[in-house]
Amino acid sequence: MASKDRILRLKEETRNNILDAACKIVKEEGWQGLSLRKIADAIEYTAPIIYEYFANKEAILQELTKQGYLVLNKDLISAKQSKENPTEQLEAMWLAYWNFAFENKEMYQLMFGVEMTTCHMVAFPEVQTPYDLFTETIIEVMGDKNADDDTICQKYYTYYSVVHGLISINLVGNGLPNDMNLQILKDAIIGITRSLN
Amino acid sequence: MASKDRILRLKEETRNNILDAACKIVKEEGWQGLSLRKIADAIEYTAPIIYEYFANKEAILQELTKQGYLVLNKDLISAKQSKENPTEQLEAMWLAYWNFAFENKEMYQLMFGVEMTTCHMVAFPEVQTPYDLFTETIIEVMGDKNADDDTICQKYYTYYSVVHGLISINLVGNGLPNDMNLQILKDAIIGITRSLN
DNA sequence: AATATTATCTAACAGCGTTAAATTATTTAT
DNA sequence: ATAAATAATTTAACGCTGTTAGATAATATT
Repeated sequence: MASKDRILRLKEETRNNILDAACKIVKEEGWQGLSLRKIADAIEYTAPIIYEYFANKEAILQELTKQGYLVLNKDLISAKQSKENPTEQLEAMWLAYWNFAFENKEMYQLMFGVEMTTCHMVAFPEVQTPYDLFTETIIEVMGDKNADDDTICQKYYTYYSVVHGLISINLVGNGLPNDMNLQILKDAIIGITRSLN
Repeated sequence: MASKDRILRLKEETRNNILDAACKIVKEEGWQGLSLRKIADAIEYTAPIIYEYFANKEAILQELTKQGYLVLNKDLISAKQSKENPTEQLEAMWLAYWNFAFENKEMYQLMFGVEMTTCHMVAFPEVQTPYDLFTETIIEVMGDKNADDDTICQKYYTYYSVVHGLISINLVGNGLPNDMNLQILKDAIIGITRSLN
């Protein structure tokens, strides 16, 4: 029966409404301001109805985290595709990572534990993707040098540390002047990239 | 009267008991597990008594943050004093910073907003000290080259980003293998230091 | 139209930070 | 030493949180 489908569609819609409402509240009031009752209010239901769609609050955060990774991974892929040269690809990807963080500050906080508790329950596959994309490109930059996995991994975390660190510093405090940020970011990336060859 | 002093001493002791109890609870259950009622329980009082010693919970966190900075600053100073050469001093200081983070994980989280909301209310002077200590040493490493403040600041944040980033990554997730951590850390520090001359 | 199923809500629980008022303990003054 | 004043501490409550169970309303099935 088609009515089944319609109902399923409605349920799916409500589920999305919950996630959207959560996003909106967080953007307006931060993670501290998010509560199930506020979400319920926004979607014009009472709080317990949320448990028909999510096991608990944590499950909502997990779903939002997943969505965050989907956007980030998309951004990283299109950044890579925007360049030909692997070195330029790598730089573009880290810049895309940087931009994602500031265009989606709250998401970034949730995904990476900046001023906010992450939900590292069941790690879903999307979490692995940035690592795969970056290390893949790092290998390309290094060329035919048959570097072992440990070296690749180490190089990745060197990039990751400085980029994530700089992002965190900006998200937590008042932030640095914008030009200084970009200078540090690009200098660091160039420096690490140089160490790849 | 001497009894006044005794009472003042007792009040001071209770204040410290509150802070100590908070530390103990956090070490055992994490920041999520900390509550005023648990603190009160630990010091064998009821919850409202805490408001005789602190304006609110945030004030307790602020005091703990301050204490954290006092320890960190002491560590940084004694690290600097342990070496003669400015370059070695700088390396020893960042290593001390690193060690502080892992010997006082919860404190570090509170002070720098890793998986935990910081209390950046009224910035107290101790927060500035690490910056002063590091930049001072950076200037010494750079020698007579009359570098402007912006350059010094930028170099500091380059160090800071990679060290804080790597610490954050370790505190949030499962953490990297220990030898890889130290290799990344030391390589990064050496790399940035080389860029100073 | 009566029954079964689903959707939704109301009410409640235990915990949280916080406040005001009542109570107990201690100090001061007579 | 007793009464009054002050200080220390507790009890009770408020509004908030996530969450659960049970009652009610709406819909679907027979």
